Amino acid sequence: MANEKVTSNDVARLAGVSQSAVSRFFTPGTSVSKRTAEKIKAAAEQLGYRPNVLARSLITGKSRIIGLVVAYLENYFYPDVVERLSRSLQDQGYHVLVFISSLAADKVEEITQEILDYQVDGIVLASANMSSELAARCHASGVPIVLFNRLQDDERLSAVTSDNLGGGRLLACHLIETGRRKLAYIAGFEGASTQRDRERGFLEGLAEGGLRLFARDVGNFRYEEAQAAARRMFSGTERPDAVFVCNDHMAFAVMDVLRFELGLKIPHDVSVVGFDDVPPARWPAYDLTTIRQNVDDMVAETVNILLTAIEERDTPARRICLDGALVVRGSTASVDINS
Amino acid sequence: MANEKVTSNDVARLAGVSQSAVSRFFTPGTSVSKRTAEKIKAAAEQLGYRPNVLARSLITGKSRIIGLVVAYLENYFYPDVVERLSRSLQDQGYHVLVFISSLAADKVEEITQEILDYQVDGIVLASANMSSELAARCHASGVPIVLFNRLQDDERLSAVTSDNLGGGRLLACHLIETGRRKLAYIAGFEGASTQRDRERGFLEGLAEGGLRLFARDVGNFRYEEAQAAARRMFSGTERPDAVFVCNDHMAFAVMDVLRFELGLKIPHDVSVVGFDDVPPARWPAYDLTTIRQNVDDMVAETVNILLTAIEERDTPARRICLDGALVVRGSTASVDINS
DNA sequence: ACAAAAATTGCATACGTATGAAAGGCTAGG
DNA sequence: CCTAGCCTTTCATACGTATGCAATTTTTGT
Repeated sequence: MANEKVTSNDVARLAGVSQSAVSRFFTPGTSVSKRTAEKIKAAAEQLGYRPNVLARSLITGKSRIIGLVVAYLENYFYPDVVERLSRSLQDQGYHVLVFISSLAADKVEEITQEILDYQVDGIVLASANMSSELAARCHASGVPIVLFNRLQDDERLSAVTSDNLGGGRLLACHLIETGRRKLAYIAGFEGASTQRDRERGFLEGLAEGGLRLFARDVGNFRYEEAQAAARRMFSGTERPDAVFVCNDHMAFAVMDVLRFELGLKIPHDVSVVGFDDVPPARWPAYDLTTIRQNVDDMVAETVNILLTAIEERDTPARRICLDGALVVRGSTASVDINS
Repeated sequence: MANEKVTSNDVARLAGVSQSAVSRFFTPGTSVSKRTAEKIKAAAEQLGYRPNVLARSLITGKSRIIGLVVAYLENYFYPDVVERLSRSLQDQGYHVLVFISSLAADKVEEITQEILDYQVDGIVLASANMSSELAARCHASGVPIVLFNRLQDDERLSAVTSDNLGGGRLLACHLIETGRRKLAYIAGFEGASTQRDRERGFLEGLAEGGLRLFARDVGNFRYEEAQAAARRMFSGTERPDAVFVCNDHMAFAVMDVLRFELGLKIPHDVSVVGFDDVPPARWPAYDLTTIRQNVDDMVAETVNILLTAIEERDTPARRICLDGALVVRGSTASVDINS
């Protein structure tokens, strides 16, 4: 009801000190005498005063806001990222401003402008493509950027990823070791670096085993499109005996089609592997063999890069690539089942 | 590299006009002559100028930031909410600042303080409890609040919910109609209004059908705890023949235990129903009968309440309760299976 | 107890923008 | 051609805080 914005001046007046004293009291790293500190504390509590972050940011040049660009939260991987990233930044006194972008690249440009309008101290780009030109612009504005779970050619951009190449290779080896020979791949969105690298690693693994890719289709990271891809891929007479689906989210769709539409047994008739290790992957209904992305470490590295870049400018860009572990579950055959 | 913050003054100088002119050009609803508008536009583009939202908010008193408090994103329902809410607000020129809260109520207090520090124009509380005292404080600070998917006794708080009572009742009726008699319930977090109302509705539905609750346990909205509850509930010799799990997320856990640990057939041996209709509910692996919460409408109402309250203060609190539809799927038996 | 050094405090200004009031420029009506 | 009225523009100030500088107080060492 009563909309009394209480300012540092009000507190100062009540406490009988100057406004600067109040400001100093609330600014970490500055000193005030014990006596005035107590007077200010009492006055502030009485009035319910808290410093205005926005006004503060105007003068310090730091907003303590991190912009997060995400394209879609449909895939369980990203909510998890949002939660952990947000928690981690909160602990450091920062907060996350969310920007949902379309997959279209032109929208990303518009959105990045909006982000900069908010004077964010840093930007995390997850699941969004960014033109080099735009990257340059952000770089010029002095705002540190971290690409999360994707790579860009631009050397000036920091990035945190899992070892998608190695992961893809691990999966190929695992499938071959368990006796599979007709290996197929269902791709994500072709523009994504994760898609590209996972596929490349998979193909390398195949080549090392002396195999060629048996079939390929595209699911664009969407459940429904992955279903369609699975239908196409398994409708013929010559079926793959194993399929790597570019992420878990799509793998669930593929498994559902194989089991409930085509009546195939997993892993007896066909092995399925995914990537990410989102929570449903370990739920018994799916029990999916996959590569675990270490979200905790990825987030920690992201926060680390951002905060150091914020504190001392002109930090060189860093590229962090974290290992992912193969998690073997029931969706891939052990050898004896195969015999 | 070059960190040139370009201000309205820079633009004014280049365009040969006053700073106020530049400000007016960028403030919708104000008028500038065509001639100067063009000069300003050219200068602004040349310098890459964009108004500083934070500085603007200092003087207008509007930050165009909405604080969103969420406890956990584990349940698919909330990522969906975050995405739609964020999109919807973005379209209106607002943006979402995320605050992850623990389930503990004391943390919510701390977090709400932090929110207010950012001078948000409004707050959406999803999956978080808020003390009345705290609610009063927010109310006093003049910041409109909407409780999303929960209710509070405090009359001054606006809230948007589904008809949890009616939904619970619908489910009871559905289970009874399909021939089930030993109906059980697995509860969410006891402090949540959704939990309370869904259970109450369910019990009312039972009573109307002349039945009493057969068994009850608690899952606290968590996958693992719901698993444990299911194990306890179905370990005895006298088993329920149907169970309503307070939300879909927990229902998946229950289904997984019933099928893969206890070897029960759904719906032949036991029917399972949930609440929310999150995406996996319609995936064939679960194919869960549930109550659909209309997230789109809930979000639309939330945004509507917020924006009207922001525009004209002293808007009375509103409570919106939206109908949820029963979505019948394969996890409940049709009569003939039962015979 | 006194001077010097250190710590604290207040004053004034700046951050980047919006906006009321005043001044200037233009149009139109007689 | 003059003046009343309207549209533009500028001037000045305010938003709430942080901070360099100078003034003042306290502490320290001898």
